[in-house]
Amino acid sequence: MSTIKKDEITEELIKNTAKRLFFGEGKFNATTQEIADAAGVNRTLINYYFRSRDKLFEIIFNDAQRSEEEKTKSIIFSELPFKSKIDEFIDYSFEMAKEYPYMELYLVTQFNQGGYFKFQNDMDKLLEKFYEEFEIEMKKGTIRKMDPKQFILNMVSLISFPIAMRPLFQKSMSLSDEQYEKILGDRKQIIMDTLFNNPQSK
Amino acid sequence: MSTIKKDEITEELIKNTAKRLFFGEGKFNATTQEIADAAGVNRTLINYYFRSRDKLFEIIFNDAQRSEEEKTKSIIFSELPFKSKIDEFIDYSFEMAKEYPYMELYLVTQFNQGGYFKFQNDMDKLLEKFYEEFEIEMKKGTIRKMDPKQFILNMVSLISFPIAMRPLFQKSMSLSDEQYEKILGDRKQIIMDTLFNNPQSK
DNA sequence: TCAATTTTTAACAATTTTGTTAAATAAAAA
DNA sequence: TTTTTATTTAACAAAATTGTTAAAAATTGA
Repeated sequence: MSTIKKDEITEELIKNTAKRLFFGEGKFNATTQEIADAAGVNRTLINYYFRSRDKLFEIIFNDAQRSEEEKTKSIIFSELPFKSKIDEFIDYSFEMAKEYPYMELYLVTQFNQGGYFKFQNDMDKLLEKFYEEFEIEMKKGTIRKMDPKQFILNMVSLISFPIAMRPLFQKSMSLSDEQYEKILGDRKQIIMDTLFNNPQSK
Repeated sequence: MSTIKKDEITEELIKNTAKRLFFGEGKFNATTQEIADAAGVNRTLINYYFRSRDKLFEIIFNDAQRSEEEKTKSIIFSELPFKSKIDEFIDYSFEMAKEYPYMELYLVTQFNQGGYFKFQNDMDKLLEKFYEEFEIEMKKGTIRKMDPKQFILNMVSLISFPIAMRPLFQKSMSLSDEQYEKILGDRKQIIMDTLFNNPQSK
């Protein structure tokens, strides 16, 4: 008897496929049929395993949110120096975004469609910790004086927007896939330079 | 004989309502019925004036794109100094975003759904002009050395993301409407400071 | 093996959405 | 007024999507 039951891998397969379609390819309106086709299974299996399309949504959303929050927490509450935390966070975000570039977009669009989400907000503690360390850095002069919330907005914007909006940017700037990949590859350094008062770009 | 025909204002009303729903409220899947209701007209009028939902889409998209491009062009090709152009561009973007915060999101989501868009690319000339001026500023030292495309990504990201992703940010940072408005109000200065090597804030 | 259980499939009904058509009503122009 | 145009209403057909149910197929355990 194998430890992996068939239904578990099929269930997992459907979840991963849905994730890929929604968060990875931005197919926010993918039908159950499309999901089933992409997974190579019969459509009714989705109802069999998840009861409804909405339920499937909810599950993969919670999955994604939980793992994201855990990782962020582990970085922020680590013993690394502040700048390294930001460094790590950028790395992680890019890694995540490589697989699921449209996650945030999906959340916002669902939100605007009237969907409600329960964010399990341990976020508050996380932010508080961040604000504390941020104050110190500001006093050291490595960061311009500003509301720490603005810093977070800057950081997340600089990271996520070029990835989430890639189709738009790439097309309107007439760039090839290779060119855009190159740009994204260079971005980490650009973001660090932009966020921190670099010791005079000599 | 009046210069404004009734059908024109109704047609306009439908267009504006659709714009508001799609770009303003992020209701990307608004049905023809919902649009008609929001406009206070009968659903069949949408077909009467625009033949199909897709056609309506196409029209308001082109409208939006054209006016956006014109405005950008007028700023970039103006006689203003570089920094003032950026200043103007930010102002304009915020003004636009106030009415239609989800425009870019809408475009990307449509794009990913398989929609194709013909961008009337005079963009190229515009970008070229921008790159030129950017080089000069970099040599003057008002901007850190970088690929001008990176600068554009930075700028647009810093402007648009906090607006487009507002629901997500506001919720996950537990901010009230007033608090978030305050933050957005402060953002222009933050963005300018972030984009340009400000004369040492020591 | 064979019976029981699990998993998959096919067929169906209900709902939603879109777009069409024809006729009725309202408004504007002549 | 009459005529024309604009708008609404109602009825309908077609398509897409979802979720249910019962039967078929595969698998598991005895």
